[in-house]
Amino acid sequence: MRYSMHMGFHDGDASQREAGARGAVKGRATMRDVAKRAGVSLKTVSRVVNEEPGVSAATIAIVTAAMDELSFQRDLLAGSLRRQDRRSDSIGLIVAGVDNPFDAIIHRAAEDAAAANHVAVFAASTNEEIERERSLVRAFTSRRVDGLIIMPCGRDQSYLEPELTAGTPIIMVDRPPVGVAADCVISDHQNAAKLAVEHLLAAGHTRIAFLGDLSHIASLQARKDGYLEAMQAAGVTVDPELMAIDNHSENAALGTALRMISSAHPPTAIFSAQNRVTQGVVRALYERNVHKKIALVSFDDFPLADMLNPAVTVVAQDPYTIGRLAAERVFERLENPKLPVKTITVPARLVRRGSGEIPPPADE
Amino acid sequence: MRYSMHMGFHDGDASQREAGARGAVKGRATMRDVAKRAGVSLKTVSRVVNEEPGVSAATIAIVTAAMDELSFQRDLLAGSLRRQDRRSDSIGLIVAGVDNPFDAIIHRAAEDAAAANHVAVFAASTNEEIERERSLVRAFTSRRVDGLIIMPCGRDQSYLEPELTAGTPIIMVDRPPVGVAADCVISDHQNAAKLAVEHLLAAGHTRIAFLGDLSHIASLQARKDGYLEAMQAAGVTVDPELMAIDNHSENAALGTALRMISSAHPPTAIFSAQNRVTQGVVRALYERNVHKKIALVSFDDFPLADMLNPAVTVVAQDPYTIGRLAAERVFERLENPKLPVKTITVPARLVRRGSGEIPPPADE
DNA sequence: TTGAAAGCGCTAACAT
DNA sequence: ATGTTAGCGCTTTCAA
Repeated sequence: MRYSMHMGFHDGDASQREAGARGAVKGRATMRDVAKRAGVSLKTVSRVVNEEPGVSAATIAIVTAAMDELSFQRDLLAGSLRRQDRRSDSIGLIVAGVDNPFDAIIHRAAEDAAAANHVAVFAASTNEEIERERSLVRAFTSRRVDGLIIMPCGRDQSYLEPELTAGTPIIMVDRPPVGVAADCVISDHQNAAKLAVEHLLAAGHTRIAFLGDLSHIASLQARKDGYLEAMQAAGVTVDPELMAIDNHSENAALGTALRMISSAHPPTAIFSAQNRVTQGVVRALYERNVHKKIALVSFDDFPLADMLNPAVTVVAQDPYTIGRLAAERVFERLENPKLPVKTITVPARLVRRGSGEIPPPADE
Repeated sequence: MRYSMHMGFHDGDASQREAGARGAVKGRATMRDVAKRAGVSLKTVSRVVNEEPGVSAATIAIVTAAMDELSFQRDLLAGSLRRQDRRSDSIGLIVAGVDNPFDAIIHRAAEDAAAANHVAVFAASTNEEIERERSLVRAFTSRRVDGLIIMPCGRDQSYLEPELTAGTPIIMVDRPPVGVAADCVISDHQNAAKLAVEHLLAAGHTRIAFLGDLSHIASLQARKDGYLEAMQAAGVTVDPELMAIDNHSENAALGTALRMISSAHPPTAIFSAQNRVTQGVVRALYERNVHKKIALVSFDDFPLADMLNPAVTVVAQDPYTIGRLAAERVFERLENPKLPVKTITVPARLVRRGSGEIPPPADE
């Protein structure tokens, strides 16, 4: 019923005639429509809408009434086209997956910071696909977002150079950019990973497995380096059998962990370098009933980690702070485009919960 | 360094002079810039950009080269302003919290469906605040989104009438709209809740507690109705002490559950009507060490529910399908605005995992 | 205090 | 195969 009623405006002959005269049978009222109805000029309506000074109270009342009658809503897109600063009052957020809890918290933080600036957030997922990262950047910049927050998955972000030159603030999160100088908000992956592995080493473990996700992600490399650094510093030789990367899914990690656990020389501890990977490892440990025998430390916290048995010891990052700082940096850079490029490190901390405190077997 | 280089274009005298002539020291190349550089008309550039037929291969090559040299990127916002259909190729998604796992999966599904249509997604969170819901709708419609997917939190969505009249497709998810006729994609909350409670009743429970989140959310009401219906049908009188709604956070639910468990007449089973509430209940059960004594069924699945001890029996909804169908409905309605309003029900199913199969104590 | 005219970057309609 | 003109809904500039 509603959809067959094609007159876009509320009742009232005048507005219907106007709409008809413009050939439109449906659509939204414009400032011109409001101006005509209120008997004032377009510019006066603009002044009222933008709350500019120099309009008499009486005129404001007339214009406001006309706006209400026509359900007028200003078109921000059209406005930004002509506006001096050309701001669209929108930013783009590109993460690995908007449904990953870590990414989702970054998203929420960015949204909160953006909302405080009357800015809307486009959000999208790369799915860790390099081509998708590029096409999402194109999709957002061609919509003239005022800034971009990117969790880069590719090996090279030099393709962003023209955007940077055009003045679009671009802030990387969670992973440093490669091939381009851009702001970055990030955990200290390498040191945090080192911390985790040192914790296991201190308990006497030497057969510490490393399970990572995709090798082309910079943060995974940093976490691996932290693992290797800690092992080397402790004088422990790394068994290549205990290093497995490119676990592209929870299921892949599950399979890898099962294989390691069942091998001739299983690890006595596992360092899992990503939240999805951890969930696969946890499943494997339970499936083989060794969850109380093999130690586990996870990079990245996850919901209910503390309710498992044993509760999972993690290196907890602070995604909300990461997202907030990234968004705030966008707005800072919008204010002052000449700011020097900066990397902001957000602390991660070891949260001891039990799984990381399981000692190695006595007969080792 | 890069930011002090104000010439918007790549090097090359011509383009710099052009930019200077237009008074711009910074910014992006426009079709006019490309046309000038390629020595063709604006319209020809437009034809190349839009891959319209009727341009010679030689001209295409010249124009393409000019575009590359100027790092031209078409402005979709400006284009949509003049285009016949006035599409912005964007949609808005409004959920309770983009960082809630359920909402995040809906988001991901909507994004996937939108991407297939070259449409970008604005996403935002109401935080269950009614005023925020309205202001987000305004924020998105004033950016001329082509459609809106809303998880309504208010008691009344009649304020959407002008948007509907203007022809914007609006699809509700998870909760039916109130006060307005709009498409809706939803689980059958009442029957699914009834199913859960019947499951507990069948095991012999009669003291079944109901813990819900915010009472002004329509789906919570439906879940409560399902609970009451099942209890009544079984001839079981509901103890008002065992019904607690308005648990606005995980912590609130934790407190409520602790109180019930410690009361003179504790429940033998708990039906928790929302995922965040469930997590509070789980913590309470563990804290009082009754997680193997008091049965629990949760409305809504959550990550690792199957790894807890006992694993949590849930009524699992299908948020990905909900989000996908909602987005698809937006595009259907964009194709054919006269479609009748429709409610799509997505099945939810009981997943038995252990916590819901704990029998009542023998001495009851 | 108010208004007229120009124009943002693009697409549409109509030339040539 | 290519170009010209108008105009989307707004902001800006300048005038009254």
